[in-house]
Amino acid sequence: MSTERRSFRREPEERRREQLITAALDLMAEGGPKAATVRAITDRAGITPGLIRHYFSSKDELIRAAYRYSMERMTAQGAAAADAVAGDDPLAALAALVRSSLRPPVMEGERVRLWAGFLHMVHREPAMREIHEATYLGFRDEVQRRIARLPHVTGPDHARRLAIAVNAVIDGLWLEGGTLPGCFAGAEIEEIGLTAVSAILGVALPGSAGEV
Amino acid sequence: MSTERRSFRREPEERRREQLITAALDLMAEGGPKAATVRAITDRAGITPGLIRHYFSSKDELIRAAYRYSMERMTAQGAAAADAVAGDDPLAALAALVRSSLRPPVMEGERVRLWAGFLHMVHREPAMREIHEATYLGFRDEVQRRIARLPHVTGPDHARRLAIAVNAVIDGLWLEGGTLPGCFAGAEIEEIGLTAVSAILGVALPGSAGEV
DNA sequence: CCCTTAGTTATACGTTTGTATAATTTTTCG
DNA sequence: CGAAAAATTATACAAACGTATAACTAAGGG
Repeated sequence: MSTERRSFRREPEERRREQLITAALDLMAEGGPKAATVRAITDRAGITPGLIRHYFSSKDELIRAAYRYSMERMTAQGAAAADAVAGDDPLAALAALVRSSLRPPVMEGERVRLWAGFLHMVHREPAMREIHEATYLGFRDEVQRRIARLPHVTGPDHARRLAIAVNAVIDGLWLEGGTLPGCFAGAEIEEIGLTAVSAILGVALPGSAGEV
Repeated sequence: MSTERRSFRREPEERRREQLITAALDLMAEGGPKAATVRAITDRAGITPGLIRHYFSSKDELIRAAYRYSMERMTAQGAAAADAVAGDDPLAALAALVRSSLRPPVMEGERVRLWAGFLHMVHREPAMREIHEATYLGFRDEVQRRIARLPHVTGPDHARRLAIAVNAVIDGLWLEGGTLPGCFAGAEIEEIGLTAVSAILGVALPGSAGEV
């Protein structure tokens, strides 16, 4: 009983690479780094294990590409949220940034766990570390740029420290909201985020309560 | 050339379990979950691989015990920092809590990465999830209890939302300070933390700048 | 001092992992 | 339409993984 070879279709290189990357990211988000084995990845991508090394020189290189891909996607989504605000009111833009960071699809358990799963590789491999720092600093710079335009901010150093604090609240709420979804009601985290950022900046962001 | 058996000493059960647990935690902190193999753990603990199953029914159970151990240790350290404050001034206690959370040994890259490495297991296994939630809520409740004693806080719900925000700033700064140690100068993170918490609470914590 | 008990080592086993390579099929081009 | 080229499958392999078990050795009580 000679088992038949499975039929296949040739695909452009870029498409295959993306299939492999998204398969790896999905698996890592669902089951952690250990779930993203070569066989599981190629299974989900609809190909056979041997093909992985036709598009990436090793599994590690695929994982690196996947990390780069996921970070670029996240950055693009964040930037889009802020740019979507009509006009150039810095308060409205900051509020939009806070809101979009603290609700799906950004604030999601799988997203947080995916990020956490990469942390060790990020620390070890310089290439991934650079991506990590650039992404963090990129987001923070965007926050800082809008903060610098607020009337009562005294200078670049002041704006920088405000941005660090604002970024921290967002990150902390993102973390807690993502990992403990049952502990918060509805849009509670968004409201708390807006109110806390308002307090830190000493301004009233649209949508925040008068008091924290 | 018959190789000699290595000599050994019998040790009490508790000691062996602790050796295995700390070895596992060290390895996970340094190289991630994937570095904590049975052989690496027993090597570092100074014993041979077969012995691991004499003290734990499986490797997974050892990892669970290690997670419980690390969380209990962290909670105890945090509580000690706040209790060490003389008198019962809630502002001084909150400031001490913020400070101790934002400097070593709590704010350290290895600590953050260890925590991140556990995240997936925490999500999957109910027993670990309970520990995670209890630890988070335990810390937050302690923060909330001190906040509730501030004169201008209106009620339990107000205190709760303030505690969530304060906890988020601390977590966010802990994360960023731990993973990007080169991006911040000296005690900068501590100062930013104190000033941000002061702004959120609408009080002046000792050690914070007048403005954020 | 020997003998029992249990802690410890040594060895082995089946599985899974990442990778390498040969065989085969699809696509393309003359 | 046939042949060359390239993508894809199938198979194999060494290494490492968690685990099971047998052999040994340290410790304690008679």
